[in-house]
Amino acid sequence: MPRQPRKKVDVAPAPDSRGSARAIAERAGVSLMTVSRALNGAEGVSEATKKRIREIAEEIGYQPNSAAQTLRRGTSDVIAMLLDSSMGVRGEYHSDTLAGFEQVISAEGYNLLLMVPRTDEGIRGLVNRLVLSTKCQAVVLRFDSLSEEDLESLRTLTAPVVIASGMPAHLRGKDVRYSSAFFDNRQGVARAVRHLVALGHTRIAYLGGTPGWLDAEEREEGFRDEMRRNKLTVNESWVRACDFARGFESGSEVMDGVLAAELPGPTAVVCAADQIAAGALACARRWEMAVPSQLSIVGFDGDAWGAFSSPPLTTVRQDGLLYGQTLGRLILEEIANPDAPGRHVMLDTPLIVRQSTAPPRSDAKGRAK
Amino acid sequence: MPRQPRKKVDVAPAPDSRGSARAIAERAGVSLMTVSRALNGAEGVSEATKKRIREIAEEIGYQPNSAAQTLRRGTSDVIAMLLDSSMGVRGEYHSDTLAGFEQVISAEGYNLLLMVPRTDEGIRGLVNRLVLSTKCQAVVLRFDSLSEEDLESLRTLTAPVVIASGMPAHLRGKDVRYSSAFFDNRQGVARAVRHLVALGHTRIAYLGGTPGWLDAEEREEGFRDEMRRNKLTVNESWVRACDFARGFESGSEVMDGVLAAELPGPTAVVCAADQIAAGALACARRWEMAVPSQLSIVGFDGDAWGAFSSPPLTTVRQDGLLYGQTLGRLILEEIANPDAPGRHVMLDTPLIVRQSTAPPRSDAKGRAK
DNA sequence: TTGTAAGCGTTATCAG
DNA sequence: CTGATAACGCTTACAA
Repeated sequence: MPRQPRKKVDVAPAPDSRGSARAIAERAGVSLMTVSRALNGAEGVSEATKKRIREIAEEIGYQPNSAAQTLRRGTSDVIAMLLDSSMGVRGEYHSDTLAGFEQVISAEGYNLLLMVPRTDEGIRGLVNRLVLSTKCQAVVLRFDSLSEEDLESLRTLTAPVVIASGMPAHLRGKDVRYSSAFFDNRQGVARAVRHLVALGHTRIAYLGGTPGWLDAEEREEGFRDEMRRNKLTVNESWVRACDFARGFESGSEVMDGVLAAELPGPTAVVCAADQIAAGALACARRWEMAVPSQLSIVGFDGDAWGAFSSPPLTTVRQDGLLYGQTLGRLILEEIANPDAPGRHVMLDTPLIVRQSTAPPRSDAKGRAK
Repeated sequence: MPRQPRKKVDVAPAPDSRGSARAIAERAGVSLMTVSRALNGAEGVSEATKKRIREIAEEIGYQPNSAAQTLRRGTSDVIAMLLDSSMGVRGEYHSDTLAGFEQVISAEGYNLLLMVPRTDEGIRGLVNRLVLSTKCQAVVLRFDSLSEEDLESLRTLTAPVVIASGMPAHLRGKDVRYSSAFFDNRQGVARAVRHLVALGHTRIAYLGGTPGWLDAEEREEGFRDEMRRNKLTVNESWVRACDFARGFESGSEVMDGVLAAELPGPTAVVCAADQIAAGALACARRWEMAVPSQLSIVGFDGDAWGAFSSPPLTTVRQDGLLYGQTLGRLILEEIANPDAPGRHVMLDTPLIVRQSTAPPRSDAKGRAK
């Protein structure tokens, strides 16, 4: 007896043809193509059939299989965001950035794929794998610092890339193939210094961020430059690095070291992050130094809590939401116009003056002991 | 002259066969299937060919096209997280949750698709569309509140679902088809109340969250229950709702109203969020009431800044990172075992006692003015 | 205006 | 152990 012809040659993976475009075609008595055209709003389909097809689609709750679309079209509606694991999504500023970004790209119909790669693979390989495998339309890179090699290696990439990070000085003006957005770190810190100078401070300390991070380096440069511009000497024992990841603790510890250095101590301190400033504040309390009368403190970030700390914190604002939106717009531009030269957007860092800064005490005593 | 046979019948979408499995097959002189088997670690391929194929794959930087895999396999390696737009990703707690979740699922090789739907479509339709279109393996729903209908409608869904939200009382013990994780809101607030009672407070106010949010409702219930349990009367003019979205401002405004009510005023206030507590703190400062000596304040969330506010805030801790990790584990369990009954994990909400709470002043004056 | 055929890159099935 | 073939659901090119 001859083998019966199998009805299903292939035990398909959950043959969801219940909701396929073909199902619609059969119901409507038209070809598959007509359905595709009707649903994609292509021309060449009579209004009548178009309407009928749409109704049926609605009725059976048709939803195109995006894997099939991606496979066929060679590209998807996904935009990926790669986050350095040391940066991550945690904290107010980062989450604001994420929110702003999502908001902008989803308004254009894109979906957000969020990744925190944990390999020690190079950026280039990472992005390449991602693009190859997901066929995502674009990638945003959110890293604390990128080497020149990393950036150079991105030139041959097929997908648009936006860098969310300051631009290394040595790449200024080079013909890079990506766009980027970053805050004016130098100017922000410079504003803080000018503010303190205007209040009459001359002995100013600086608590920096994680060594090696671009933001940290730019802020410190901003501090040194502005001090020089004001003809103030930088006391090296008052310039110390902290750790962004544990801002409060490290700010508190490091500030201890600064206050323990020679007398007279500083009358003001500029911090590379609000959390670090909070640590400095706690430290000042331990030393029983009044803020701002005995010690002025300036932060960096503009975290919401700074408005209700005690005293409310004078700080340099970095608007995370705006940043995310800017990244979103840049990536959409890159997608729309991949061959245009990259745009590099520098965002403003205004100083928010609150109550943690004041003129130094006239007796210049500096600190109790 | 007969038309020349076209070499390319189809102008394929960027025919990236350069990096396809077929390219490897040709190079290795084996069939496509052998490549597929070798790369997927399937048995039935000699070690020798397996090795050779892997080397070639490595060499040409082969990366499987995940759209093709998804299409063929009928499922993808994506887990989607749906966020209510009113909740969003902003703020420390939410971003911690996201970080914890990403961490757990990416360790198992899943990718995170983050969506903030902005339609007024029902949950059910939303999830359905998402699953149908992306073939994602599972969905996490992060909404402030879900109606019974919403939850009921999820029963017929094909993909595992985890709800990140308290479980409505009316669904307790019902046979639901999803898992969930939530904090013990009632117990958390009860701890706060007990702490205040132990200190000697009897006149306790309550600043709640956004009306309608499940978390807000549970916390208020917890407050009322624990007051009753301690035989304390709840003064209705001291129980007021605030707005989670603008915690600081609304906390500050609403506290004004409480303090403006009849004398003697409250000696303590429990707040449904740290931000609200911060607002209350600012308000107390305006009224020149010392915290904690004239007014004790308890928050809810355990935001990091609470440790260095002035005074440091006594609060009920909700560990966002742990929460995210828990959600991740639940979803992985659901994927591994879709038919198991849903698990419902309640996380602890410990009280962190700091310096914003103290015994009430013995003169029971309550407030100056 | 509509239909036919082919193929995107992968994997399951069955035959060698 | 290996290979040929069909199919996942969709869209492009071309023919009718």
